[in-house]
Amino acid sequence: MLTGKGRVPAAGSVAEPGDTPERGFPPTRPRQPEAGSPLGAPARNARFPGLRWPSLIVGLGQTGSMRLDQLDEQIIRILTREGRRSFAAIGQEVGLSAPATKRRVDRLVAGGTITGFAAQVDPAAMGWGTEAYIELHCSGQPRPAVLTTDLEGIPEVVSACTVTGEAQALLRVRAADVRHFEKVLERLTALSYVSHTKTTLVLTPLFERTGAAPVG
Amino acid sequence: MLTGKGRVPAAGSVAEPGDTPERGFPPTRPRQPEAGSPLGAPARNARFPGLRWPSLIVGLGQTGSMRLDQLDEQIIRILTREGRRSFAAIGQEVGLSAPATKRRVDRLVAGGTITGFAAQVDPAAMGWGTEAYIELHCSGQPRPAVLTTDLEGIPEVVSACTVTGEAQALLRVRAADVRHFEKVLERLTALSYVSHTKTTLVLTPLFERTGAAPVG
DNA sequence: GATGAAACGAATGGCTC
DNA sequence: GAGCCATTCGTTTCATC
Repeated sequence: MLTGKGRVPAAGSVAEPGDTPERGFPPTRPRQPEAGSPLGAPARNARFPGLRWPSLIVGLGQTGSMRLDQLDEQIIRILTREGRRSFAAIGQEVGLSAPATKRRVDRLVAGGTITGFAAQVDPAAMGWGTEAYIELHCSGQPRPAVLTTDLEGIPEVVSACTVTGEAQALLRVRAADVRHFEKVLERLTALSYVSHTKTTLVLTPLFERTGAAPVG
Repeated sequence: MLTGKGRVPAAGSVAEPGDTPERGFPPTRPRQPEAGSPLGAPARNARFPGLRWPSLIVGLGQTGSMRLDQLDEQIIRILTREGRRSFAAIGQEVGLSAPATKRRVDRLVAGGTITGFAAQVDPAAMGWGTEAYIELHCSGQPRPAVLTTDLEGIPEVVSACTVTGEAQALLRVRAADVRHFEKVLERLTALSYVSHTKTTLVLTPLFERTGAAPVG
């Protein structure tokens, strides 16, 4: 299913009509600005200006450093939008055999560049009517590890990060309705280090880009 | 690959150790609170209190109304964390044959509940060093459609929504570095209806939950 | 709707270059 | 690293209940 190139048009290809090469997959590094764009970005790798290939050198990932060449980036771009596409179909597009493509994907997964594969779900269809961002104002500076543990325990908290500014953390929360949302707020303010919160309700979700949503 | 049940432990199973049934997949509707949880939620479907099966009735999705039963929810929960898992393996877990599982997934995709499948990428490994939330303060109230068009044209804008409060929109932005980020800011303030912006820089991303990230 | 059988195609491991 | 080949396994269709 969803594996053949054009068999099931549904899955990953859902949001594709009209895609420009850039859309839906923010550039790995500052790229050439589109024609007429005010966003003038460095032409090449900012860290290794003379470098063309590999275009990216990173020292992250679980198993150590990881080089990404253009084929890797192409593969990632495809998988980012069509996570269930077959290796044969991916390989055909990037000019690789299916086994070679698989080996690269395996390497990307093992190296931590690809952190997983996930189905994207329409929150409204799942019964999530209420979405909000919550600023957590804390007494003192709670350790990130503590925040992670506490907040991950609240399933309605979809994402969380520590931030600059007056608040210590910014949370994204999904709830079924306002009443449900209020319960989440109560649970957050019950945390010992939380002095108060500030909620910004989402009115209209405009869009959400895949390929830039890390897990964990 | 990643299709067999335990063949490639990498992909979707990356973030699974210690998973509780609830973790990583916010409840479809308010569920029974965990033991000792202050989050007391309605026991059943809030909209159809007496209803047990189907547990959810929604009037959304592209092709019309969509019923989700418990098997659907189970399948979605699995695909949300292991987007490349095979139908055979999913079916085995939920007690369905592979063809039956595939039909359900196809129906969920066609109905808009599942909006797509995507690889999750580590932003740091992709060269994204800088992440921020940007409040867009506008003169007047720009129409959501206009905002969507304008903001989708900026690849660094990962997600956007209109919100309550003083700002009109809240954006999540990823950039390679601060210099790159500044270019994005310039591009945003160049929009005719934007009067000013307020940036909140992300210090430490704590976690990001899959299964609640809609596309489009 | 689910099941079971069968044909097809994809994934994967070994081998060679 | 890549491609090729062979095997295993998943997908998909069709007939059937």
